[in-house]
Amino acid sequence: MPELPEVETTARGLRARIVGRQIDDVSGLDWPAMAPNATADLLRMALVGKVVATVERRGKYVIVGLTDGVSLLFHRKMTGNLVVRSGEAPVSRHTHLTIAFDDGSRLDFVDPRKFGRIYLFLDGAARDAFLADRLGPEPLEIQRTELAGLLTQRRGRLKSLLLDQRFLAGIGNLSADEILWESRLHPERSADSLTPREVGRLHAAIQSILALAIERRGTSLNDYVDASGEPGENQNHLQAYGRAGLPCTRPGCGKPIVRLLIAQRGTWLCLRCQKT
DNA sequence: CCACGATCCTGCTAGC
DNA sequence: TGCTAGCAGGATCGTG
Repeated sequence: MPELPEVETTARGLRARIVGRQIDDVSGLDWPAMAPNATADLLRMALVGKVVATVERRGKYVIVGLTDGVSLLFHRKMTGNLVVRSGEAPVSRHTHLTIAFDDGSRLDFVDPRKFGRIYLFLDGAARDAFLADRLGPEPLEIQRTELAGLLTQRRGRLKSLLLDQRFLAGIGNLSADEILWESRLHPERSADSLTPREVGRLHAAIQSILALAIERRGTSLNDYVDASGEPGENQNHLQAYGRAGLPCTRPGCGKPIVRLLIAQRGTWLCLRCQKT
């Protein structure tokens, strides 16, 4: 499932491959619900002839910035992928949008589950308002004191809070479990109960878990591949997520990781290292 | 403010 | 082996 590290890896890959390309054609939108604020015709009219100026990430959104202030946002939810292919490559199953470029390459939005979403914005202000409405600070940019301040204003459980995109943008179920394991905090701890020392551990874990996952080009457990169609390697470094029954790797521990249902999400943790 | 349940989808898996 | 039921999960919305 694409979370911040996967989206960041994809954005970097896209930046290297499509910035400067002019859009020749937009086609293949076969599921109208995927484009809540546009239609196939609207996308074609707005995008054909535009040149890709920037590719950015905000939270779990990929933002393709085009000439004349137009931008295209992608949210991949669980199973979506953005892959650049050569024009001759066959269009794979579950491709729901294809953007053809002037150099013969194309960008495919592939999503078996059709949860992914595509948004078109004709000006930067509308796009920024859309994002500001949904997303809190970037977890890799937030300072420890700022995080501490936000935490004292909340009484919810840490797991719910980390999954709340308005609290911090980009953390998903996998990152949340890894961050909580790394910081030795129980997912059901209430946010305003953390000591300054614990806030420090949480802040450090947010930074290190996400930065390392980006270095490893994301986690490929199921569907995720990068902009070139290549898997990441962070799946080989997980300490909690998906490891039910396997021993906790913290030196001197070794207690089996358990899976609980917390905030309606599968949650993996070590009950010895992460006390309530 | 916070929790919970339903919704959207399809591929995979567990169980018969 | 073949079938089916049920689960997974990000974001959003409605309800308590």
